[in-house]
Amino acid sequence: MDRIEEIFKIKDVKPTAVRIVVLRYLLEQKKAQSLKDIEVGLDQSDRSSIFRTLKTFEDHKVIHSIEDGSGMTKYAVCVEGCNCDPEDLHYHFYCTSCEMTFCLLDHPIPLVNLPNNFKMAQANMVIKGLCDKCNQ
Amino acid sequence: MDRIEEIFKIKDVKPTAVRIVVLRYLLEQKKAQSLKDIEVGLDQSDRSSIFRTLKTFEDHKVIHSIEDGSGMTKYAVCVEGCNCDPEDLHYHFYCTSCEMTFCLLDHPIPLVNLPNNFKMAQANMVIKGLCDKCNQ
DNA sequence: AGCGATAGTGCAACCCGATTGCAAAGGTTA
DNA sequence: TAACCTTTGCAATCGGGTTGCACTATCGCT
Repeated sequence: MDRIEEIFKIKDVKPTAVRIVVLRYLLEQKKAQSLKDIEVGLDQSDRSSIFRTLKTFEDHKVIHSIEDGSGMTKYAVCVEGCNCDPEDLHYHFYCTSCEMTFCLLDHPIPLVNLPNNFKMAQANMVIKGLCDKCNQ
Repeated sequence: MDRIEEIFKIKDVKPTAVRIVVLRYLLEQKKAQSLKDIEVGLDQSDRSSIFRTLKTFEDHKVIHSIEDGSGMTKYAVCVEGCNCDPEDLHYHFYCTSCEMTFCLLDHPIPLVNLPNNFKMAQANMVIKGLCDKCNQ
């Protein structure tokens, strides 16, 4: 059983044509992908089908969504054991000049203790400014 | 000289009709306001005029913008001595159920040391999940 | 004050990512 | 096979943000 089938089984998602190609595509990428990225990467597959697939994946914790300051939600496959907890996440730096996003991998997100009975589902930490190339 | 005139003078912004009402409105609010909030609060003033006013204010550091997870950029008047530095900011909690935003005031944003020559301009730290009322 | 230049305003239109309605296609179950 | 539910593709819509353009107010100079 290959990785994709396995994921669908574990996360209780019915494998369909669109779901298989979207998941395969996401697994191949090094960076989180936007809806548009996926649409283009899959050679103009239907946007709304991909969109709904992503929602399904998110509901079943196959992927998690990230807001990295670019204005477009990005998606990445959850790594094994990922509970989409803050420990699994990291800061992003968004350059407002060249519009590139950088993962600040060596800066884990600190634990924030929330008020009583608040429940964290995800965390998006974005720093905006100028990257080294644009900051001349 | 009242507070509004003073701010315009210090921040080098020409006081105009729209700018005066927008700044007065923002000063009256306890929470950061979205473009829509302001439009409605000012009884349907023209959106694009308000929009451009906000951009002008931002350029002149009269206000700073905040992304709090709601999907709408919000604006708040800079407090005296605010350099829009991360020290002046705080985490936000966005409840995905009731769509309310909470300021986590007692959690200052930690200093993140960026890669060489990167320059921070703003930081938006958003935690999403369920607030105490929705987490039953 | 008068006049040309510059800046600000209001309206309408547009952009673009996200989302939805709906009908056709595909799968499942009895 | 027939009835049913799910998924898919297309087109349309939504909504926040942004821009083009003409009109108006303000400024700087004489």
